[in-house]
Amino acid sequence: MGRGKIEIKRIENSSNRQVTYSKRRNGILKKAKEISVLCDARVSVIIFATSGKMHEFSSTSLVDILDQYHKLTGRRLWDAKHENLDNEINRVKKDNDNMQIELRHLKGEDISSLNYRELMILEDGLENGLTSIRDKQNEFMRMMRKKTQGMEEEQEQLNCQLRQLEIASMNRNMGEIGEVFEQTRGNHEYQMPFAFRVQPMQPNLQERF
Amino acid sequence: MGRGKIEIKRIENSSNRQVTYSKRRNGILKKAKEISVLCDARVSVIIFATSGKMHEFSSTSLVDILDQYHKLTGRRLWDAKHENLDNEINRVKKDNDNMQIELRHLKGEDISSLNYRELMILEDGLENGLTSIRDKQNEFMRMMRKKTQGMEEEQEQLNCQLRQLEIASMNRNMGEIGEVFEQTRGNHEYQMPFAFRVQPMQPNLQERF
DNA sequence: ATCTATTCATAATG
DNA sequence: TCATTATGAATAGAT
Repeated sequence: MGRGKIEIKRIENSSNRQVTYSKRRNGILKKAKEISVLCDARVSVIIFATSGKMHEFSSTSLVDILDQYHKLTGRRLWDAKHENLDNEINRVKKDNDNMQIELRHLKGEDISSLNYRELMILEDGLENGLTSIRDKQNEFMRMMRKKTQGMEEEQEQLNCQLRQLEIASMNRNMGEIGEVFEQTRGNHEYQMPFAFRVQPMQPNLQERF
Repeated sequence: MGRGKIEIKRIENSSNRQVTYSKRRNGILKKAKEISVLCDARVSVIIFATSGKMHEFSSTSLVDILDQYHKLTGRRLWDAKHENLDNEINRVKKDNDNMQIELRHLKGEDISSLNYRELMILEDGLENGLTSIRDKQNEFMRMMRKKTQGMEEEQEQLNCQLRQLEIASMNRNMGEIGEVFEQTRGNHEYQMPFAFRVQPMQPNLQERF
């Protein structure tokens, strides 16, 4: 395609080579762009001239393309660190899968494949778990009961004090019966505490239940 | 270049797209080869079809080209990838930790930090698991009982046959009482089957228990 | 796949 | 390097 056919071999004339290079390079990059759009293909083209200058086209991130290349060919383009990371991921994912299976088994899911012996082991495990948890619950109960008891005692004390106050103030009123005029002099704001609102001593207790 | 001009946008007709893809792909790979020869350029072309199939051309080892790419651009192609892998590892490890905690809780371990509500949820989960597993075990039991029953019937039949054989042979012996001389002539190897060893009909049954 | 009418890329040239 | 142009190559659509 041009004024004459050319043989596909190194162009010896350096300036011709240079010109042809830039023309064809542009051609390839254009075609690469086109195929990626027309056929939504992922394309990566990297070209180095002998001079060392580089031109490239990537339809998507070059990293992604190389990643896909790596997956498909298995050919190693990555360094050792990469492989280590890959291995670690695989290892951790395997752990993950195993735990997931164990969890499902403990929840009674996917147990069709288990034999009787395995079911027994599972059952034992679950029973042990239940025992521990119920022990813990009982401990909670005991604690709560103790606290409630403490609160009741406190309340009892408060009630006692209240009654004593009432008695004291009644006595005072009886004694003041002859001093009515003094009473009118001031102290109107003073009011007899006939009722208390008892506050809980552990205001955050309910958060733990 | 073709029977008509086409607009550079995704070809919607899938079969046309497929055909155009393979034609243009070959075109690009050919051009890449040509420029590498004509202008001795280093070229790498990697193309993925949407199907995932890959085609490539590298004038020299792809690793070398990427190495040169790396030197020239200073862009570390791998760093981004490394970071992605690191992130994935962390994510998976976090999953792992959570599952480990859940497993330990289900086994009744490390439950000191749980509140009463959480303990109740755990308990419910364990009870559900136990229920499922015991259901499964009962199913096994029923299956086993059925098989055992089958075996007992078979054994009963065998016993029946045995008794009949005994009776038959006794009758034969009674009839032969007047032919003692004939008896001595031969048949010494014949022995009365007084005992059978009964083989289990499902020899692999015990493996499942 | 193969064919062919067209469009496109580009070698040669200025 | 840029523009022009003749020519061969690539390819879109049809078979």
